[in-house]
Amino acid sequence: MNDARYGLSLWLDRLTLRSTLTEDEREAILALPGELELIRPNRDFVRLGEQVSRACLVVSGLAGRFGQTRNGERQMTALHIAGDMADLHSVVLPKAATALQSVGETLIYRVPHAEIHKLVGQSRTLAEAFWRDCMVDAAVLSQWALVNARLSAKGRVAHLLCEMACRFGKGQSHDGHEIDWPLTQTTLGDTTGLTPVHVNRTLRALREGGAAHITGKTMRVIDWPRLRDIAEFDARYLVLEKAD
Amino acid sequence: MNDARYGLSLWLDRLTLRSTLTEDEREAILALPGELELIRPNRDFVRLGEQVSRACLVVSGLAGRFGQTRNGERQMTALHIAGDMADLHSVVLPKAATALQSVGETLIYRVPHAEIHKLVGQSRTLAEAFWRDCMVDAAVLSQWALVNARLSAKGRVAHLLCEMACRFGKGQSHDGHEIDWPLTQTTLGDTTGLTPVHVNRTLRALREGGAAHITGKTMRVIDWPRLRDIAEFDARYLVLEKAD
DNA sequence: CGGATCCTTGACACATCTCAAGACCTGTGG
DNA sequence: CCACAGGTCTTGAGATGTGTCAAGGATCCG
Repeated sequence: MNDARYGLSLWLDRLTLRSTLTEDEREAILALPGELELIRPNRDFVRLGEQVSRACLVVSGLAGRFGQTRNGERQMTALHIAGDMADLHSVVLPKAATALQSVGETLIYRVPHAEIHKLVGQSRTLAEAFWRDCMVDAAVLSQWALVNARLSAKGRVAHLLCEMACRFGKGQSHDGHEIDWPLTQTTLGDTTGLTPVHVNRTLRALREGGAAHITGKTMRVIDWPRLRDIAEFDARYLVLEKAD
Repeated sequence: MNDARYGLSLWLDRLTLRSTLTEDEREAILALPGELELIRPNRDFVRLGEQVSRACLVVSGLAGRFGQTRNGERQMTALHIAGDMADLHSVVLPKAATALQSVGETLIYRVPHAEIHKLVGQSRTLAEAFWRDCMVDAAVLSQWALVNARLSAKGRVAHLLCEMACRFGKGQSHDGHEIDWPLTQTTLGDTTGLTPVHVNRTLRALREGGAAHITGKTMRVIDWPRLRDIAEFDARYLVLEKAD
């Protein structure tokens, strides 16, 4: 299977996690045309204010959505893993109010808005599935807003670790499980609203408290209940299973 | 004109600001059935985790969407003014991941999801308009995440003043204009992630700096360029005019 | 082997929080 | 009309979590 179709199948999995699609609709998703592009680490590949005409699917790696202050400080407003259509909202709001950067080397697949529009026209179910997926992203952001504004540094970092463990891991128990971790401490800071220096101290505290351990390019949850408690984490906002 | 239809017409104005609708579609919006409910100040009228079956349109007053930490601290993730469908996302995600409270006395109009679903089925343009409006809310939240994480207390408060001035005011020049201000300093703190005490000190600084003045139930922008500068404010994220 | 990037740690500064008390305002019941 | 209660605003003094600045160590890659 080629990379494009593999990426699309990941996205399809994500969509069917939350919406029920017919065979035709699934096929239509998998047949979406587009272009692959390999982005080197820490490159901005969608700029602020740009008029966007294609949506970016993350095939592998990690993409961050961010805003920026006048003096260049960044704040992540989303982290998109493989299978996420990072940019889906640009279909209805093509003027990018927010930019995208790669975190580590990232392979993306750019799908023209026109193609997605075509699907929206053909199937109301798909239209709703796209809308719903965008709203899950918004719910995640809403949770970040809460956590970053109200929890201590330890809570914020722990929360991000919990979230990523849930999104990366496919539902295994978390304890002791190693997962790939492309985030540098600087990126962690951009996400949690902390300085890299303080992220470092906070990670040390989590390590010494026996909650979680980040080494090199992997993250390992040592004590899930403890980490979860520090983060006040409750995975329901991620909507990782279909509602009834 | 009765309150319900008036509220719907405000919402219609909001929608047509960003999407182009036909006469039939406009009429369909204005004909939406529902129930009016007057909410007393500081009441929660949608609770966390609740299974929602009707969306809440704010007819008058102000509604806040918020999340809550374990020890009860609140963080606003949206403030909805008259004409906002505060809850539109609940049509595709009926399990409330976030709660709603009134800020000051608020009149809401509850519209059954089924009715909105019917419109989505009838018109792809409306479906897209709803999706688009939800994405504008998300863009606002994204801006809040940036501001609350990266700006000083003064910047955060100033930013909220700017935003509200733009959303309340219908595009007049801002200087010296008085606008209704139902937000208490506590609510301001819940929104900006500050304690009420520090909000108070920050408002004093803004007043003494000749930027803006809040008295009793009104807010007055004294020096718009200065306020805008303190807040690093750029109204484009609000999408108050149709994109091209 | 050299350079870039990332991580680690320490000492100190400061923005914001916490705690506490009092003033003001508004609606209510006697 | 007054007294009171509850909510809001205001201000002060001191505590603390996180930022800033600075330097050195680790790791990776060409």
